[in-house]
Amino acid sequence: MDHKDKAVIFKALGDPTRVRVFEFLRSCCCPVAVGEEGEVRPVEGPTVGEICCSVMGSEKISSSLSFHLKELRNADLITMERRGKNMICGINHETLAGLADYFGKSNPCC
Amino acid sequence: MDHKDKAVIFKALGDPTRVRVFEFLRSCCCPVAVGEEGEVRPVEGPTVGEICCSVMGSEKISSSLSFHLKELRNADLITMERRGKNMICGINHETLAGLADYFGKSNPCC
DNA sequence: CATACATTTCTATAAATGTAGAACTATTAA
DNA sequence: TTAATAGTTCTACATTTATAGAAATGTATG
Repeated sequence: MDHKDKAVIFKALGDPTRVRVFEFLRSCCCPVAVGEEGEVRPVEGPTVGEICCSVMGSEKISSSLSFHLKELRNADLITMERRGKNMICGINHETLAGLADYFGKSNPCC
Repeated sequence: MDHKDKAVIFKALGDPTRVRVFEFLRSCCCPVAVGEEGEVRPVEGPTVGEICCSVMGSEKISSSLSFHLKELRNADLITMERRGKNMICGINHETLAGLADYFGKSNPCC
């Protein structure tokens, strides 16, 4: 990953709305649910509409949110896949781990 | 630190030139030197001119580099202090640690 | 098929960003 | 004090970005 790719990721997080979307997704994409049989399964992420309500506080999905989601997806920070009429969003944990490394482990000393 | 402050930090890293400056500083601000008496002391960071040579490959300091350094400093990612005619640059390790946390530990599960 | 629903793409626009060069400031040296 | 060096700030300009609304797309439903 070169400097330009890294810049794309950071630029994607370089907007307050996108930080809020990112943190919202991170907060609700991790927990696992326990089913009736006691089995553990990942909770399905929110739809674009749900993100819109929670983050933008609006019922109506704006083209603006679509734009921000595209930036985040383009940076591989989030995932999106169609489920019927909706798009289900999630966090890309691999990219997150890469960023933790970038600021943590990859720091030669200190 | 609210969403806007975080966005300022990420936006500061959201440019390829600034990523290169940041990584250059990180690579040369951490090592410690061993003095004649065997004492360990931090190596002094590079001047703006030295960053210019290494990162921009130019002898002449550009206003552009000044601008980028201001962005990084504004985000508390780097430090600068005058030493005679020069400005000595360094990395803000606290901010780095905060970012490692942000992507690592603060992630509730997974 | 027609209609509603969820979301994206297109178009226009205002604001922010990055770059270059000139002028300016601070510090040292002659 | 004058000149040189190291950097910053100012000004102008082209590019990019964020937002809003309208039109288009894909999917389910009557």
